[in-house]
Amino acid sequence: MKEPAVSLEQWYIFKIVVEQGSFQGAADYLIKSQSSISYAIQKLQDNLGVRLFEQQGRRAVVTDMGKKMLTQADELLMQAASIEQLAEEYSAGWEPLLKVMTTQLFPQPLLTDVLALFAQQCTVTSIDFQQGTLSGVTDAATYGTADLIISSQIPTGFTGEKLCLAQLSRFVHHQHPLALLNRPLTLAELKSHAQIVMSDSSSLRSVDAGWLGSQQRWTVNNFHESLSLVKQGLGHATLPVSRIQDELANGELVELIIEDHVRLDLSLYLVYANKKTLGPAGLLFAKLLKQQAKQYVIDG
Amino acid sequence: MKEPAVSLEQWYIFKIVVEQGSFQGAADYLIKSQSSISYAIQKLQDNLGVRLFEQQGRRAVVTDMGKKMLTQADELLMQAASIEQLAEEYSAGWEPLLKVMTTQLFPQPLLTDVLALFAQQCTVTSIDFQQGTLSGVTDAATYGTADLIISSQIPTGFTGEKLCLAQLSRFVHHQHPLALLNRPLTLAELKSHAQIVMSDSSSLRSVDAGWLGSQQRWTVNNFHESLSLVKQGLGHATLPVSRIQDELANGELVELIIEDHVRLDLSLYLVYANKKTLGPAGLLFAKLLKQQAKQYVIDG
DNA sequence: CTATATCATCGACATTTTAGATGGATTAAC
DNA sequence: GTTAATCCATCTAAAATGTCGATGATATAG
Repeated sequence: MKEPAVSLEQWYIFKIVVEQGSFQGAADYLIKSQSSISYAIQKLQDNLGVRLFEQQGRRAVVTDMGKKMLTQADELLMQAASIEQLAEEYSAGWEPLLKVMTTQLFPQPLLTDVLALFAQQCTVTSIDFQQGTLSGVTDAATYGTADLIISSQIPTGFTGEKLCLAQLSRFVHHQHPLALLNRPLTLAELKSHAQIVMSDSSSLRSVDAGWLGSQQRWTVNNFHESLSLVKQGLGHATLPVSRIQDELANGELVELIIEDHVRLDLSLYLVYANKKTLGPAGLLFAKLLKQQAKQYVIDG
Repeated sequence: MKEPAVSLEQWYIFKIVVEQGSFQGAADYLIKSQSSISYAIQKLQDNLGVRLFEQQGRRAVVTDMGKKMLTQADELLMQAASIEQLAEEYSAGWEPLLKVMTTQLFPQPLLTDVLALFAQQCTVTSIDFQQGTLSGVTDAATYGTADLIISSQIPTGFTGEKLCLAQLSRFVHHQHPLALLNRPLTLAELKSHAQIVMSDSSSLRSVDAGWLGSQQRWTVNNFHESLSLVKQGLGHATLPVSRIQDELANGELVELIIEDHVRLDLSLYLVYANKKTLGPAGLLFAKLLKQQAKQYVIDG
């Protein structure tokens, strides 16, 4: 791409001249001398090699070409204004990018609600959204790869606020042998069937939550894989209740009731990687998160 | 909209600096001194109130904000280039607007074919396309409201080239009494039924082609109205065969055969309002028109 | 016909941009 | 570890560019 021959200011003056209907009018509007306008338009036409105005009597009137170019120029100016607007918001402290990391336990609908609300109130900040399991999430805090972290544990040295509960329970496909028994089970019965386990996303540590020591074990590294295997009837898995509402409703999956066990309530915390340097977008996101999470607990 | 604070040149230099990876590199690329680049970026940042580069060691690296603004700036520069491209084509003689007027007898598919081909070869010229009847069309030539005219007659003093034939015939709804007779008719029989006539679009003259002097007469001013009335069984009308192919195929309309009469072949001519001042877009359009019309006659 | 308005053009002046030189800081080479 | 090279900021003088006010030509309104 080569350097533009015509400046934004020239387009701007052109626009004003057309709007005001005369060079003199534009000069008054722009608080410049008429000769300046004349000079600018002259140069604009020279640069373009196109006549934009025609002398009709004592006034200058835009040509057909001028009209067409004006509509284009208008768009150009709008876009220029929009970049400067963007800069203004950055300048006011809004960060260009907010990195958010969550556990896969985090209820999806809550997240989409927050994102929708956020988008309404902040258009300049992109959100880099990542999901990880267990220690991968907490590492994000320590290594600064995220600004906000939603995790079931607060890494040492960080402050966190309780957000909501993630209910976990064990599920199988409705045609799985364990489901067909149709009665409360013992842990021993569970162990005799394959278990699907979400492995840790962090390469540093290795914590596999909920591991029972079943005979057969399938390990996956994200929620969707886990769900997919359970749906194929390959085993039982511990899954967040909030994320399989649909499958429970249509009967595809069934919850396993285990003697003397209830659903596991895991608290999810909002952790700030660095609360002091968090910009307005981060604060807004955190505010919305807390606000919606509260509502969410009541609903679900 | 207020005047842009940042010039295109500043955005351009910004882009080149990022591309080249250094101020010095940009200076070499742009054949300017390094201090000029430094000055330009300095001013850009001042105008925006945003830091675009961060000093890392001895190099300057773009900030997150800088990256985001760069993508916007890129679009801006593209758009600026596109306007200048437009100007270049105008400058090479391509007209911004081509006014074409045609008879309503003109076959629609031929027109759309030509428009499609035209759009491929010329993006800068808009086409102002109008349809009129009879004298309205020829008036367009004399009064200069059109550059190209497609008409069944060549106005005196103008040159025209034969384009194609428009076949006219009489049609009625398939349940119309005249259709139910199912045999060749006489003109007298036609006269005893209502006729739908296309009136003249010109206010100056009044020529109603094909008027038989039927007892009842419906007058409309465009083809679509006429067709609509015929479809409602309100009478018979003279219509261009090429534009009611669908209705004939599905049996909705039927052609009236009249003793000793055949379909009326009307020649359509391409008339130049002013062949000397016609620009390349006009010539291209005319060329495509003639080329496609030739093909069309063979097909239909 | 006269007064007024519009735009082009010209020379003087003001502002902005540029180049070249210098210096500080960092990295690469030896 | 010393030296050389690279990079960017800053300064000043010169060049380029934009601005102003005046003047003139032409067209419109009264």
